[in-house]
Parts: sequence; structure tokens; C-alpha cells
Amino acid sequence: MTTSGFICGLDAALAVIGGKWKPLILYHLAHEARRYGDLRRAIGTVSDKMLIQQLKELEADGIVDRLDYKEIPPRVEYSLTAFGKTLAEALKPLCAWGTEHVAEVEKVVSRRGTSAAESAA
Amino acid sequence: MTTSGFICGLDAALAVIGGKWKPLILYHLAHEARRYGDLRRAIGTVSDKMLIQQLKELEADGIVDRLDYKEIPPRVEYSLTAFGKTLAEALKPLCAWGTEHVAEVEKVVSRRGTSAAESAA
DNA sequence: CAGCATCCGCGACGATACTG
DNA sequence: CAGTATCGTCGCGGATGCTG
Repeated sequence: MTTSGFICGLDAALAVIGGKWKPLILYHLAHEARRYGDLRRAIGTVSDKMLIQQLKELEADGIVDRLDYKEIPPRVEYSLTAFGKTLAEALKPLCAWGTEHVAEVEKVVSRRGTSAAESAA
Repeated sequence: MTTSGFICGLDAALAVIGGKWKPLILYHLAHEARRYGDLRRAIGTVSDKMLIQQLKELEADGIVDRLDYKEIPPRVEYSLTAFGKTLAEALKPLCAWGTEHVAEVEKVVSRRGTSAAESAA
């Protein structure tokens, strides 16, 4: 058994950033460390359950770092690890591609169910 | 509201390549045009329904091109469009990143359910 | 050979309530 | 503030069978 499941690295990468909220998390964390609630507010429409879950997976993947200040009231900061930053680097071209072709993509995707683009006037 | 659903191009890109079999399809099509059955065999464990569906979405997205030879028995070839090739280009670094860190990723992902790790050729 | 229709399970995703 | 636990929905993805 190859035990390697992944055929073209792309699979591996997608397994890491494929979660519904992961790209957004990565995006917001790329600039600077963020507190939990801060992050949630930044993303806007994510539930605690999902945010925590995705955050934990990213943490398990070694992409993000969790810093607990052990204070009362609680204060926790999330940030990208060095490893996570290499991922962010690798993501840049794709991000640029997406930005450049947002219009086309959005148009077609919205036809598939208004999943990502809701208020596309 | 931003009316743009997508915050960072990354979202847009993921909406395009996020399907379960899309990376594999892209991967196999990147090298050369492929016939339907050929493609299905190459991927191995994909059902007709899924392959067709993903292929159609990619086609609607302008990523892949469908060439029907109108013959009997039927012959259809799928290939990347010029647009699709720009996407493939943007994907390379991510692909490389995934390849480079397959080990780490695979380890963690397999803990989450052996979901993506199974289809080896 | 290429593709479509249908049924169905299961896991992702989400809303709500509760805790330290 | 930063989570956790539970329950319910929804649609993705898979298996099977049929058609041109």
C-alpha cells in the first residue's frame, strides 16, 4: 500500500485548506495575530462550533498557533506558525488568481446555489 | 454588504477547485487531453455521477473544454482551456507545497478520518 | 462508450444552550 | 471572553441501473 493517498500534493494542500472557513481564517491571520472573538467578528457569519473546530484542525496541522494568556477574563490569541506562513506564501498566486477572476467565478458559482455569493446584486 | 461573497480571491479559487475530485481532474488533464473513460480509469475510484458533475462544473467555470467527436461509439475528450491553464499555473506553488509536506499533512489528516487518504493508484 | 436518473447514508455545517 | 455539548438539517458524494 502506498499509504500515500495523495496523488499530487494538491490533494494534500486541499486537505489542509479545504475546510469551509479555513481560507478566511488564514486570510485574517495572515496579517496579524487575532483574538478569538476578534476573529469571529471579522469573519462575521461563522458559528463558534465551526470556528473552533477549524481552528483546532489548523492547529493540529501545525498551521496556526494558539496562545492562551491564562487570564480572567480569558484571552487567547491565534497566529500563523512559521509553517503556516510557508503555506500562506504558496497560497499567494492562487489568491491572486482568484482575485483577478472573481467576476467570472462568482457568476458561475452563484448559479450553483448562492452558496458563497449571496447578495450579488 | 460587500455584495461580493468572496473576501479574498482565495475563496473564489477554492470555490472552483474545492470539489472532491477537481484537483485530481485538474491533475490528470494538466498533462494532456483525456477521454472520459480514460479519465475515470485514471482516477480510479470515482463514480460516473461525480466525475460528470465535477467535469460539468469545471466546464461551466471555463476551466475545462469538452470535445465531442459525435461518433458511434461515442468519443469525448476533455482538456484544459487557456483559462484553465492559468489556474493550473497558479496552483503549482500550492501543489509543490503539498508535495513537500505530504508527510506531515497526511499524518494529521488521517487522524481526522482517513477521508482523503485512500485513493492510490 | 459516454452519460443520466434515482435513492440513500453520512458527515459537514449550523443554531442554540450551557460552562469556566 | 473563550470555549463546549447537543441536536437537527442539508447536500455532498456513493451505488446502482438505464439509455442513446
